[in-house]
Amino acid sequence: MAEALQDEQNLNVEIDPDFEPQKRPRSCTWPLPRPESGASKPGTNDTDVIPEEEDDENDADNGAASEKNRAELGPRPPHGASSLPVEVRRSTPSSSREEGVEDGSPSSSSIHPSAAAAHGGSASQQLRKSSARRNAWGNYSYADLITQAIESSPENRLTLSQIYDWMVRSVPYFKDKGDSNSSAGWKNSIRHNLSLHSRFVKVQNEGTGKSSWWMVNPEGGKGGKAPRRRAVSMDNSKYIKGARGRATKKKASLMAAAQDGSSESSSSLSKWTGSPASRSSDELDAWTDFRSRTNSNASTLSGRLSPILANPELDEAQDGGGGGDSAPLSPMLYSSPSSMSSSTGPMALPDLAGTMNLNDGLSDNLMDDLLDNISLTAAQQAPPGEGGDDEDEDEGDVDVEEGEGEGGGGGVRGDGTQAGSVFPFGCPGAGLGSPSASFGAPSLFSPPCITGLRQSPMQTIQENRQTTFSCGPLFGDAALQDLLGLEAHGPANVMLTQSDPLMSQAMSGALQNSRRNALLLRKDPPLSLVAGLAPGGGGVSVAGWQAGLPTHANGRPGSSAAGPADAKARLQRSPVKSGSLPLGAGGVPPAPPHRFPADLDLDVFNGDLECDMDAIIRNELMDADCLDLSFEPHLATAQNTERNGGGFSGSTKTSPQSWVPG
DNA sequence: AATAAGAAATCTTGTTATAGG
DNA sequence: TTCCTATAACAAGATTTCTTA
Repeated sequence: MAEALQDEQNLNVEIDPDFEPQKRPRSCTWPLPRPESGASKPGTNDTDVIPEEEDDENDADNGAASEKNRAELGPRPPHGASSLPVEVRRSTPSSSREEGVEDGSPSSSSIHPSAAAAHGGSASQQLRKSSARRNAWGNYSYADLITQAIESSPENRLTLSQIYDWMVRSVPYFKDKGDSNSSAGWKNSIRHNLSLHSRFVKVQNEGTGKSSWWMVNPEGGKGGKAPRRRAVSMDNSKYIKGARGRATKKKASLMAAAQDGSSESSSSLSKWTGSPASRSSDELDAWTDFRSRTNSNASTLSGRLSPILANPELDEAQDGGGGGDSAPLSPMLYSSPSSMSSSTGPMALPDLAGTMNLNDGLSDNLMDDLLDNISLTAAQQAPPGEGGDDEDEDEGDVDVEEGEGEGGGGGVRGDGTQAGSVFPFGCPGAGLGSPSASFGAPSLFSPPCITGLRQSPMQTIQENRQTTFSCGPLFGDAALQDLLGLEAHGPANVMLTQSDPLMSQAMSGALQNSRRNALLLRKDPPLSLVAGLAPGGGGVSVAGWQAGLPTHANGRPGSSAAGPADAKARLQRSPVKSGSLPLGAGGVPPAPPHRFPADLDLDVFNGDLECDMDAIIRNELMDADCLDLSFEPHLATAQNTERNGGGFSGSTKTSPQSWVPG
């Protein structure tokens, strides 16, 4: 314990200026994603690090210590820095802490404003400040730690295993408890907290067939614990599960078939892509069910996210073929990060799960982007699109985790740019072969349904979807996307769409925290775009698209990588695009949701289109003067910086730093 | 002996419930 | 009373391993 306490102290706790100490204790600024750490992502991160310090607010000592720690932290070496910086703010007043963060504890709420907000700001949350309880590791509660872990990730989402890793890495107390023997207890508690607290949203990440992503529910968490969402999760899980099983199993088969199956995949994709509406009633039902369930809880969020869900299938496809195939399995949940591509696919999927999936599809970056976008959106509503940057980052992250598995997807990502920019789309496409299908783009189209979904409370997750949805509606956007570069766009789009409500929420939290610098950069551009374009909701979506575009433009001029998929998409779309572009300018793109088909068709494409894509994009972009590409520079900058920086990590890392109010 | 398919065992993930501070 | 932690149990899926044909 003593150690733990020390550790806690170690954690840096800072008080955010932003927050009102009193109200919110805000306890912590979590370490945002620390760049280095890359940590952010567990896997990736190395980061991590933990914070060894924890601080307790209460304890004066601690406080002092904490401050010291911070100071130290800064300097701290690698992880030290890392250490997750959890900066907790000590809110003095009891009031402050949102959740239970006890003072020291970083309750989630405390963590960031955003987080807090997310959590619910729980003001109610109780900030408990007092030193009351500290846990062996410090004042932070499990929920707080989890929140930190999640927020520390660039993407703001982590898988369970990643959370475990983070704990081990970042929290001294758990460092030596990582072994299976000793970890059972606290891991169980972690799981318990994730499931129990509304503050945490589970996003399916089927792509890999692996565990779901866990995100902080911007809205949710309010009170710390919120009732749980179980139902939701459960439901989702079901769907998801099914997907998983399928995915994995199918993978092989699919893989094999995949190549052939590309067509299939497309078909499957088409399903998903199809807006919910397009989907079978069953699917729809599922959605609804999820929603309803989700709504109940944070977990619901998951539903939201799902938009992106990775489709297991997609994932599989990706995985398998990476390129090849995509045999679409069924549902497209968002594919895992890698899947980004899948994400595209997922897009289509309306699945509730989709909500969940979103993350995946989005990939970490996406998520971040989304968040950013959202925030932007929220502010403006017009969603700025950004996507690119974050995406990149995200992907990076994603890659970390899943990257390998994805393989094919990885390929996509490998581009980095792609991944980054588009994520889902690009990647998928690229990866999968049929990624095009993946394109969530299609999904984008589906919007209508989506929209409805979004509205659901859990939006967080929805964000992803929204993207999807919004996109759908956006179609125009789609066109834009096409123009831009589907790939990147796709994601971007997603992001954008997502931004909506959820986004806003998330944004607040996420933005503040995570995105940080990079995001900032990105955001600006998008915003501008948005402003220009945005016509209402569509506008937003548009913005998103635009954002996406820029990304492409910036990121990839040639983004050949994305190329294949994109190219395909573009090719198909291009026609549309041309039309769409105007729309974009005009504001609402007439895009018929139905375009999906086209998108779907994309699958058919094989990857030659790339060249065309670029050209098209360029041309279109040019045409689309309306859009402010201006952002590009920004984006470019951001992206470049990030990328150059070593990719995501670089960006992410930096951002965190910037973040640190320090 | 090599391969594939199926079953079993095990692990992981996620949810729920209960007890206690 | 509320929130949290801790622990246990259960369910389901995923993965690995073993067995069999």
